[in-house]
Amino acid sequence: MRVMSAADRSRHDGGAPSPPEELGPVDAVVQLSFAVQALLGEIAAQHELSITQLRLLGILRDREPGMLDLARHLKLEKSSVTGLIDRAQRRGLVERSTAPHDGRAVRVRLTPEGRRLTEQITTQANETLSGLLDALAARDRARLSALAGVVVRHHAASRGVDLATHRTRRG
Amino acid sequence: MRVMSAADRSRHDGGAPSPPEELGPVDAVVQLSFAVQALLGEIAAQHELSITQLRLLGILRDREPGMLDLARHLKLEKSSVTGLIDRAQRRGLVERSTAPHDGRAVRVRLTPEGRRLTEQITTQANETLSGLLDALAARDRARLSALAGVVVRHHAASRGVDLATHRTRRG
DNA sequence: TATTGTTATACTCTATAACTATA
DNA sequence: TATAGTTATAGAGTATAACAATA
Repeated sequence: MRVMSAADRSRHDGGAPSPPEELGPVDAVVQLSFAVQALLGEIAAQHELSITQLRLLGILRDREPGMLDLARHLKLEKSSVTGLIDRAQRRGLVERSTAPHDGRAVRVRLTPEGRRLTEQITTQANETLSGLLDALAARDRARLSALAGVVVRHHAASRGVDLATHRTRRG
Repeated sequence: MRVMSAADRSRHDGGAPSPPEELGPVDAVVQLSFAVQALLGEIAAQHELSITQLRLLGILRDREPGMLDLARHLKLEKSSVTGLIDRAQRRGLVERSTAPHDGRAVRVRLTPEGRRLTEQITTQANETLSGLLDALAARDRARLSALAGVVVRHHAASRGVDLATHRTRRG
């Protein structure tokens, strides 16, 4: 893997990272993940957002979750979500509304401005990441995606048992 | 992609994320990158490190860079690196030494303790991520890695022109 | 003057613990 | 009592701007 990799050991001057030449099975995937995250981070930064805020917008695209729902999705403490929503709200991207039949609960949703930004970023991210995959011929791109999909689904299935529970009935 | 994905639109209750079922070409790769990052983040957290600290250790494994070198590697401002090294040093993982022929410069290197931790985490990360890829048969795993490697190398080559410059002579 | 690094300052992000309000 | 959420507090991580020391 890139972080802890045996590759990329060029010189001792601490110079710039060198283009890796041969990667172990794990390394390549890890490096790819860093490349993807870096690109997403750049896109987010262009809009003065963090990757967490990006994920938040993605979640809110078709949901109006409560704070605890968001904490589950984002794997954050609820108090962290409070701050996250505070800042997004201050920027006019989301709003809190009180839930219908529960005086304690809150619902979070995109504002029109938040929705515009979300759509814009979605488009931009798809373009940028398609560009990344342009290194491959169409057939290989499809293979990569298919294999990545298998890994992701397998991972979700093995981790998401409790999550799947929610889904089992009328999923 | 997962962050901004059209997949994962289950219900409106903001429930747990559902295992994605069909992914666009980009989505699968993005989701895989989030899965990898999450696993790395968990490993880092077990040792009370951030992913940035993990990357730092990886860089120091076979280098003794200066602060500006580290800033370039990590794509951080030099002042951010000062803080990063301060904290790592406070924990006994790295040490600063003065460079031989330049009174301004500093060299950062792992302490013995830092090196032990680095090796331990390297092993652990390789095991964990191998586990992730165990969803695939050996042949498919090799295919995934090869394709990921192509994308990564292509990306490094297209971005790393200035970096490669350092490398061109006596690389 | 240019380069290397640190300091001062401010903000985001995150967690833990204690709290409020409602159920 | 239990649940949904916020507040208080603290620390990591990051950036910008100003600074010190050396080249």
